[in-house]
Amino acid sequence: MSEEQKQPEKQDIPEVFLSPYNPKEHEDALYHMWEESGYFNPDVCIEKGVTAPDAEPFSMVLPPPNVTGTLHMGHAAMLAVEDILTRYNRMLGKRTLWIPGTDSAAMATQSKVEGLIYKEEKKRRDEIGREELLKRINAFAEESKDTIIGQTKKMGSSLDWSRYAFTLDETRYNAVMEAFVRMYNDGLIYRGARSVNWDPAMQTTVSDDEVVYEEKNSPFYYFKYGPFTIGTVRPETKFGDKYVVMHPDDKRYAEYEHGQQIDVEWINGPITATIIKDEAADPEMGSGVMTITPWHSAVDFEIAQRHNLDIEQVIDERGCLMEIAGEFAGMHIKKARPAIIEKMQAKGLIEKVDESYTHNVATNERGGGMIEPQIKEQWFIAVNKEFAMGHSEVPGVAEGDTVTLKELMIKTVESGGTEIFPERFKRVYYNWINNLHDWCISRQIWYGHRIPAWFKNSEVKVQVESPGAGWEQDPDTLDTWFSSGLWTMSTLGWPAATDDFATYHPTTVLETGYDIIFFWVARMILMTTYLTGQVPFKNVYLHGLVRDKSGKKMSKSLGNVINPLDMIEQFGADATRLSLIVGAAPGNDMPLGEDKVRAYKKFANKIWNISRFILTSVADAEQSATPVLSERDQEILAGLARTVTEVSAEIDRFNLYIAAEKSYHYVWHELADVILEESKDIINGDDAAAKAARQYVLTRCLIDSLKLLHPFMPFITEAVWQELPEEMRDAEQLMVAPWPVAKAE
RNA sequence: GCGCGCUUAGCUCAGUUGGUAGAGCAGUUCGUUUACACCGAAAAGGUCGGGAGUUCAAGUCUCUCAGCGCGCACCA
Repeated sequence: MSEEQKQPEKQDIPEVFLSPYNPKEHEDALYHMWEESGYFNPDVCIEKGVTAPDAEPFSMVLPPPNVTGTLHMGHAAMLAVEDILTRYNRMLGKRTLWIPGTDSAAMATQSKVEGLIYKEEKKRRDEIGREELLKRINAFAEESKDTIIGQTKKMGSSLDWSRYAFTLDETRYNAVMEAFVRMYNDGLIYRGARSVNWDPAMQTTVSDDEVVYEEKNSPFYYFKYGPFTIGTVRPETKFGDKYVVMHPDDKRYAEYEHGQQIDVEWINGPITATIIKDEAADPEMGSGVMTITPWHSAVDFEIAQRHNLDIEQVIDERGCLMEIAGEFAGMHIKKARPAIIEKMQAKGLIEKVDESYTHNVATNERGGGMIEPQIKEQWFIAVNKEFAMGHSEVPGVAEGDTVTLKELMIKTVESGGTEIFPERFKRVYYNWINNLHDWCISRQIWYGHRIPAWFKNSEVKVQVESPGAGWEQDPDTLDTWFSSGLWTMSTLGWPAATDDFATYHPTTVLETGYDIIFFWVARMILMTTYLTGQVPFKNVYLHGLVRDKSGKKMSKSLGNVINPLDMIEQFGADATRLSLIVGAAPGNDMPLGEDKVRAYKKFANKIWNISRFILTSVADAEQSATPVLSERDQEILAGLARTVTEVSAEIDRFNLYIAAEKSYHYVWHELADVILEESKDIINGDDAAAKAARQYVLTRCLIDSLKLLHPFMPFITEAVWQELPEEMRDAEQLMVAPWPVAKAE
């Protein structure tokens, strides 16, 4: 076959189709086109007439990535899922809003920047000063933010950038202040001395959820304590132990009475110990006797409170021993431990040492060190305090009902006001709430929202502006999750009564990873139901974690991290997205290997070639009235309609993995392998009527397949759409084209 | 300790209300120069972790055993 023979046919279709699909040539330009059009913004869609002004709203917030770093595969998966939901609903004609933002992640960010500064300048927090440190953190956050936004766009995310929000910007600041002051005035925020998780390295408190336990092997010491034997891994806390606790029913110690005093020889000499009978002592454990250190243990603190015992601090905020330690005072606990053991050994107070003891050491997940419980004056949210519910749209809760925040959180889900998918996470959610203690919300770091509380001598005032001369603002800042808890509201302008809030709140769905159900989902429900009487979202869709090919967690130390940008660079954003969707059942972790991404790149190319083939085949079609369809033609259209119906139903049920697979299967193994193959004879045949009919059918198949695939693979489908002849398209951009209507011929 | 999940083809996983198993990748055989080798066709491959029960019928429901993973709590 000669070159001349090929030429005429080729001219009928856009030249762009003549080489394999290359994502790099199209993606950035297409994203630019979408962004320029303004269609990410529902207001523009209404203005330009692609969305009805009174259409049903669909709204969702982007779980704001932390400004500490760059996007990873988990983010990419999240973006893929959310963009699919967004694009699908937009094509359905809904007023669709997906709001972008970033999170200050105060503790993690400050920790990171402090680390960088120390590395370069050997300077600590106090040497830099509050103002200067904040300046540096802000600069870091700003840069990180730009990186994240750039990466988010690479994924094709159809976010309305005109509504971009940052947790520390002015609107969000107003929301935080409003929430804090209101909760304080309603008695749901209080200041009190409690046992809190103190991080001596970061010099701040940490919430219960941010404490992670690491298993460690440490020697376990058995000490002589008068007539008793007590065990501990932490001898350095034991100086002030003057209460010895045993179970009231423990027969071994029946001879001792509650409140009885005995003299014992202890680390720094003789002391008088008091016997306490309390059920917290487990007779099965060791000798069944323990001494307590209430200042440095939440459990011991509770025992001490029950019996009204003295409480003494042993370790200071920096992790050094205090006066009570006598000759060891001023030593850091790490150095003190061996010295103490040496002395105990010399005094003959050590009975035995178990070297194979493993226990869990509490550490700060956000880049800090080992946790030392301390009693500290902090701000708390009272989760068990009853109050009268204000205005309420939460099902099952009426205005004026007496509730606690815990009950509100439970009822919101129980009543179906918020649905959780997959359902099994409801139980996880209830479980967590039932174990919930008052939430410590103050942090001793500088980055974040400063607490609107003012002190003058012993007086306290809670208000945003300074009450006047002589008043000092609380130097502490709020837990990041306090502001995150307001996110669905604050991104829509709350506390101002905005049109956005009226239209888009409650949001339709919250899509996020199951790992932050406690941190975030529960807290949004708490804050939003209390503050507005609305649920924050009607649905929660929880996705799993992206793991490596063999199911291991991706981590730098294992070297198995796959960078989403690398995947986009090699295989395109569409292939990357699809690889993160197919096989990812809601709430299940998903393994990902490069092979999978590569496989979907082939699919992108397949779409490209299907488009080329159909466009070539229909190039000489006449724009006549609807042709007479054969039985087979009708069957093809019915199959197409069935696929549309099924895929739509699966997306509605959040079964994106099934929807994606069905679309994929239809396009490749039905449209391409069967329909296109059998059409070759008809298109090249002599029966003009049959040919016209098949041309009509193929056009329909192409248009609807592109629409069907668009939410999943927005770039390639839009690229093809832009090459279609004008008369074939029913919208300027596929992004805002109407979702196919399933209709039988 | 409490709770949740997983165990299905060599690998990674699907399998909606119970009707004797599917996909992708890998592998086998064959084919293919005009939509696409980033292709097509065909074949192969599983007693659905073990055991018991309910049922006409169980991967699917119940109980039980085993292994793996995760969350929470405890940790003197």
